[in-house]
Amino acid sequence: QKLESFMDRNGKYAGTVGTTQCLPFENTHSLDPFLALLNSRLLTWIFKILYGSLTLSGGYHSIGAPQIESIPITDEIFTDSTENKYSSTGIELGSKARKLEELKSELTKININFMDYLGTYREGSSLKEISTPAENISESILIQTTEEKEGFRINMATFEMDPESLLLKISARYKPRNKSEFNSLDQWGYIETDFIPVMRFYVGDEMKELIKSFVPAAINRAGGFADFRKNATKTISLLDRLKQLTLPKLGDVESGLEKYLEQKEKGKKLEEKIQETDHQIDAIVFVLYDLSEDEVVTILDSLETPEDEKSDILEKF
DNA sequence: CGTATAGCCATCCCGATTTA
DNA sequence: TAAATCGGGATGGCTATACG
Repeated sequence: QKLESFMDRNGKYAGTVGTTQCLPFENTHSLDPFLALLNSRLLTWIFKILYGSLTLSGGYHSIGAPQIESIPITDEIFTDSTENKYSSTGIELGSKARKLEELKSELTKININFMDYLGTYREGSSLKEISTPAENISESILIQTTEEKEGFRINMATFEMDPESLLLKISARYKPRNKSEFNSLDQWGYIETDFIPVMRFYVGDEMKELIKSFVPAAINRAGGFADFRKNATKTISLLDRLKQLTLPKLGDVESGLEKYLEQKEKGKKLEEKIQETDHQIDAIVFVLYDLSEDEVVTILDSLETPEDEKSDILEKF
């Protein structure tokens, strides 16, 4: 309906982009405002409605001139008197698009692969030696083996912090025997568990940071790295595997860890700025196209926008 | 669209280690 | 002591994704 309303108001779409005959611009004009528009959530959604697809990968869709031309471009990004100039909103969109490009290019320069910061080191303590078992771990499925769970393996680690201790939680994967009971099997027939508390560490701050960085990296690498494998066997449970995971000696990796955390923090801040700018653009575009809050919510839901991002965009709207 | 590639999984092999 | 299990590498299939 909204798409039709754009057409009704003007007899056709307010403007289109994509070919020289449609663009009232000299080549010297910046196309940044269009970059902002085309990457906005609203136009992504319109593309979805027009062409029934959000993904260009896989080889079945591509954007060519005909598709670009069919996307409605509001004339609000131009000044009233002449179409050859951007309005102040148009200029604002353009500068935000440029900023976004710069932030993204900065982000690609940051290496946040912890392995690259480790260097060579001597082995330190195993997780078993420095942890206490989480509550009820003996009743959790993590003590099971491939006798009970086919293809049983560790999937991912996450952490919870409180003032004294660090809690390690693990999610696992396995192939359920009774597949019909589960509706969310992946392409290999695996089901994923929730995060289950495994062990608690009462150690110094630096050690906590090492554990938080090293354990996920080790789980990612696996294959015998750090005396760790992620698959259970008929006699070795996932808990046994984790107990054996061996950390580096803190002293040997201290400076690498510090550099890594620095870069990670830098990356996090960049990502926040990127998201902030992205959401600002989205909000401006929604206003430009004269959408109501209800319509914005509908569109964001249709694009499966995460709740926190949704509320941030609405706040800016 | 066709092609290249990364990531994940399964399977096989064979020596080493553990279990019955 | 024989059988079972494990470790660790190699190979290969499959899907999703990147790219032109």
